Amino acid sequence: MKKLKNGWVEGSVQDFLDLSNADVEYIEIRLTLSHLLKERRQKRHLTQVQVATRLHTSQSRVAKMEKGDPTVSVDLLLQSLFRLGVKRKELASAI
Amino acid sequence: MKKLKNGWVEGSVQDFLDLSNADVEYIEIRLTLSHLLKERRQKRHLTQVQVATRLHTSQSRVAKMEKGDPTVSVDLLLQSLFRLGVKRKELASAI
DNA sequence: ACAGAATATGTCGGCTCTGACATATTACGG
DNA sequence: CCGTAATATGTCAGAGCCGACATATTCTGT
Repeated sequence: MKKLKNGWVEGSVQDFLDLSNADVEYIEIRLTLSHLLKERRQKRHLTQVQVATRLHTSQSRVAKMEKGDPTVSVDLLLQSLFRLGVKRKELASAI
Repeated sequence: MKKLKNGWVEGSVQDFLDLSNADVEYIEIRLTLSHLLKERRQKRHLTQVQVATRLHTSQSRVAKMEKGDPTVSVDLLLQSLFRLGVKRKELASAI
């Protein structure tokens, strides 16, 4: 929040852009995790039902996770990925 | 979920361990993000109140974010980090 | 030692996410 | 084609997260 000489506060515009960008980045990361989950499942030749059982959840929620449905949190995605054996390194390189 | 010859299903123990590990990894990543947030704020010489204003939230929630309080979601942490200008690369290297 | 600033902790009503279930749509072997 | 497995979509009650506020604790300069 640096100040400028002309009285404007740098960042009023910049922050606006940052906010938009922030939202975009957040959504992108959600989708990245979603795709990683789907990819992981398919590589292992598992059905959504099988994964759902492993994760103690339902097939419909797995479908929503893989689709990046807005009712799915990053928390759920991360926990699911870890439970499917994804490691932090893989996560980092996917991000 | 590979099968073994002796009838045991490999993974009953392995999965148990994986679940524990998954939980640990999930918690660790939460803490990593928490610390990143705090670090970011301090490097910029901002108070929690100032950050709270920027994020359109309250000081108490910022405090909880930085402490890794269990009522704080990874979603909120990520959105906050992005709004404070953290980029995906930085995130990736922090993870 | 004190005052004020900064940070931490507790609580709560409202809103969001969750697993579960029902049902619809799509994919695929025969 | 047709049956069936796989995936997708809609809905809901309960659980968990949210911002906000009050209050407590810790930190800092004097």
